[in-house]
Amino acid sequence: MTANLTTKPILVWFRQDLRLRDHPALTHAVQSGRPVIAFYVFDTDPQQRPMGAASQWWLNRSLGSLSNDLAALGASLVLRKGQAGEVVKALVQETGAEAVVWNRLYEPGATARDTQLKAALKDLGLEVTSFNGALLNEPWTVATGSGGPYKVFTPYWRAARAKVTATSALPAPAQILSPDNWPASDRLNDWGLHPTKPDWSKGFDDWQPGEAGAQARLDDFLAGPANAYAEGRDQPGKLGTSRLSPHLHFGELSPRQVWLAAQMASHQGDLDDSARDKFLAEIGWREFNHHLLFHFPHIATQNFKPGFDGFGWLTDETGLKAWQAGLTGYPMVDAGMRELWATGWMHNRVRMIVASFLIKHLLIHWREGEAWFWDTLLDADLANNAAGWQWTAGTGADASPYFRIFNPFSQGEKFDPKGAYIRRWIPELAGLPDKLIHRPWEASSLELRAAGINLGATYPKPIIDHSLARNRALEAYGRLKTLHTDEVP
DNA sequence: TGAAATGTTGGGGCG
DNA sequence: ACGCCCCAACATTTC
Repeated sequence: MTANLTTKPILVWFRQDLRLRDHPALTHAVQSGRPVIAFYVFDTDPQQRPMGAASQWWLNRSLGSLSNDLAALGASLVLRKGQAGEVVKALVQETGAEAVVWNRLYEPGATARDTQLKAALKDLGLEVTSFNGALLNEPWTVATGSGGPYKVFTPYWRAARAKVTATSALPAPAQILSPDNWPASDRLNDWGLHPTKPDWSKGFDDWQPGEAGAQARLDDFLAGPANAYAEGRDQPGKLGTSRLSPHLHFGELSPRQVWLAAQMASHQGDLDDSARDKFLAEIGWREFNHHLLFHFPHIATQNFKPGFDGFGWLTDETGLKAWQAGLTGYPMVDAGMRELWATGWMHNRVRMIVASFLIKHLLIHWREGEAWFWDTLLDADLANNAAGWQWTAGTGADASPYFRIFNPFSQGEKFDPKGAYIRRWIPELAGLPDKLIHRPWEASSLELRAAGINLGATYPKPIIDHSLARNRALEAYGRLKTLHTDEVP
């Protein structure tokens, strides 16, 4: 379908909303009756944090998928690379567009850029409208009784979930009016987002980026693992979680769609109410993290609690490398780090364990862990990543108390009692019996030999003794507490 | 969404 | 039958 020559186009800027369904900006554009030009900008603005390598892999596939879905409606996805604000202005010039729409982001760099851009475009006489496509509740719509932002999850979520009123999601457009002329587009392959030399993404094949893959995963989850979510979600050896995080980060699915699908499943009797609520609480954590990042933008890089600024984090390049490589000698930690490297994802229970280990056993700054996750996670998300790390470090809002130090082998025994997760990711330990697989250093030389293990050679000895590390962390955090209270009159 | 140390209780072995 | 000890199991406190 082509447009009336006299109608000027409307630009739809796709960002972290790579879908056609429940896309308020796209729906608005289609309903405006104008020809629609959809575009994506690979941002090279030095002010913005560059996307990590794993995320770029996902982006590549997701853009391909979105592009195909648009093509099926006779539309295109225009691809551009450059400083996002400048690219948008250039596209307005080239196309003679009279309107621009997008769905909002909540990260400090993005909000600043969008605010400026919106003002600049309005000055040029354009109609610019932004929408909520990424959250159940936008950060400024949820406030405590005294009017401030929440800093504790439980009361936040109690208030926020009561405000969710969605009863339906927007359908994908049935048709999209095209402009007479399409602006030039880069070729996706020329962006070089897929890794080569070497291609380390072979283990990513279980993922299906794009809207169809996101929908399929949601449906499969609600029909299966969701029903045993309370127990299943904590067992990394099983597929007990939704694994929707990368789909949600890239907006191939909206949290509203997830919310509605879960409600629907429980209304139809396919999903227990308590399982539903436990699952939706995880969507709640995502909401809470975005709420925090919006109201306290410094948490992306700085301690939420400034009292921790004087903490004596260690510089331990060797420890950091061992952690990254999955060679700490603690099977649960190493399995998690290897799962991350191989698949671009890590089970949530294990994320807490590896984070606790880096911060509290090795006393390495949470920022180092945050940066590694940013580069290697397919679901890397500024709000979730920073808030998650600060939660573990105890520096965040509603954070884990300083004395909560995970014991990697007792966590393993509790949540992976059969060692399924360890055997999958650390095959060199597979021959150990269940009761030793989380603590190979306690195996006798006979047991090690029977399992084909040469501790210190085929698998490392623990890089630090657990009990020693625990006491060292308690002492370090305790010192900080003393220091801190001394400052208070 | 913790772990470890310390305290308490009660059953059973034993003189 | 009784008191004593041991210790597992559970509860509470502390970090």
